[in-house]
Amino acid sequence: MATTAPKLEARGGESRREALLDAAAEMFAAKGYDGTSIRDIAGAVGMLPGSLYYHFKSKEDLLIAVYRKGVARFEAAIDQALASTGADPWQAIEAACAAHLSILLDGGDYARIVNPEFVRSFPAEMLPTLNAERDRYERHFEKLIAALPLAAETDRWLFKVALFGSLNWSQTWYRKGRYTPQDIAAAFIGMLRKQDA
Amino acid sequence: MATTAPKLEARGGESRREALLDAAAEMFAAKGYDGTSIRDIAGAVGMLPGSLYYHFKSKEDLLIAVYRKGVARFEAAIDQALASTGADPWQAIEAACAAHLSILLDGGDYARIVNPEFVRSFPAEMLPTLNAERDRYERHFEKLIAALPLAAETDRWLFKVALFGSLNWSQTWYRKGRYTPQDIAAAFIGMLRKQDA
DNA sequence: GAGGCTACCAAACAAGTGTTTGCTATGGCA
DNA sequence: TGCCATAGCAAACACTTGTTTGGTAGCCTC
Repeated sequence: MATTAPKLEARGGESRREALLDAAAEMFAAKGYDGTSIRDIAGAVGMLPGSLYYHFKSKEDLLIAVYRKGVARFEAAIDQALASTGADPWQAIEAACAAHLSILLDGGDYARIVNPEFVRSFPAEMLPTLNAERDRYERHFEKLIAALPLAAETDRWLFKVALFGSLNWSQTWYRKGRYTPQDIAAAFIGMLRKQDA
Repeated sequence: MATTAPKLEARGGESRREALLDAAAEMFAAKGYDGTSIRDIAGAVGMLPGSLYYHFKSKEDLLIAVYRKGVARFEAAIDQALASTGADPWQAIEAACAAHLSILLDGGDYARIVNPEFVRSFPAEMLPTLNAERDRYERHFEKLIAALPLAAETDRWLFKVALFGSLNWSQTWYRKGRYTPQDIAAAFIGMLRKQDA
């Protein structure tokens, strides 16, 4: 009965925009950007196609919003993982990998949008915008790798892309049950960690 | 002046079909399956859209033909690489990886189609057909990995997906010049090869 | 030189696309 | 009570899509 309550969302409000984002993420992940129509997305939340344009000014605009939310999830997960990790660099990167995998594999539909190979199907003119978001995220890993006591001849750039490849590829084969994200992270880091280091 | 020459391809013949395949591979790789129209492909070889249906009975049919050709290139490359390699299992898998990368990175547009993350954008009903082709190819690598003297605790399945991930991810970052496929293969295998094995 | 096959053109079809426009019911605020 | 922003409906617009259909020039064979 509070009279000062911000009474927005009477019949919809901000939550409707969120519902559209969720529906878009789900359908983009399932059928791709081109394979999903404005009518599909609007219909999923019981809305007519034209009404969606009250919340987003274009289909691309909607995609960018979904993508941003996806990247934000990854960043939040790794921030949290690193906050509760000791100083050992191998332990730190394993924790970061586990966090990355847990979002990638069990993080819902938003996470699937962020995959660069997925992004390739988007309109070309928006690639710079999207890639900038992702590059910033990858820099977290570059820092972690810089701190590793690797053999002198190891190329740290190739180390990074090798690790990232292994991690992101897991989207291709992962099925719930057999391995946990932690299992996979531990195994991958274990393989890359020379016994004598 | 040979009178017995197989005079096909007078105005087109089999070479026209091949030209369509090339154009389709190029445009699928560049703009995706949905992003490429029949009109684009036909136009690229100076043909009207309807005429394409003389050579292929549908757009999906065309895609399958391109995909098959892509897989065949990978198989031919690794067959050849393994034929000229000694018995050392590490050397063998490094050669296979280098062959895989050379096709993936410098093998033209056909190779890009084979990427599973790319395939995800295709019509769902054709995935079984395409995946069967690819699984057969991956089995070559499983055999090579089975022969490796890995540490007892190493999960060879995870080893395979880690390696495949690193290899295929290179499509995302590779630019001509800095590294050769052989460089990358050697570096990746070097990282995965424990010093004491 | 008549028939038939190859390879293609020309034109349309039905369906689906992203987007725009004009309008309207609802609730909060002065 | 009147006003105004919110949130959405209803209907269309202009365009692109994969595909089909009927026709036809050129070559090969008999």
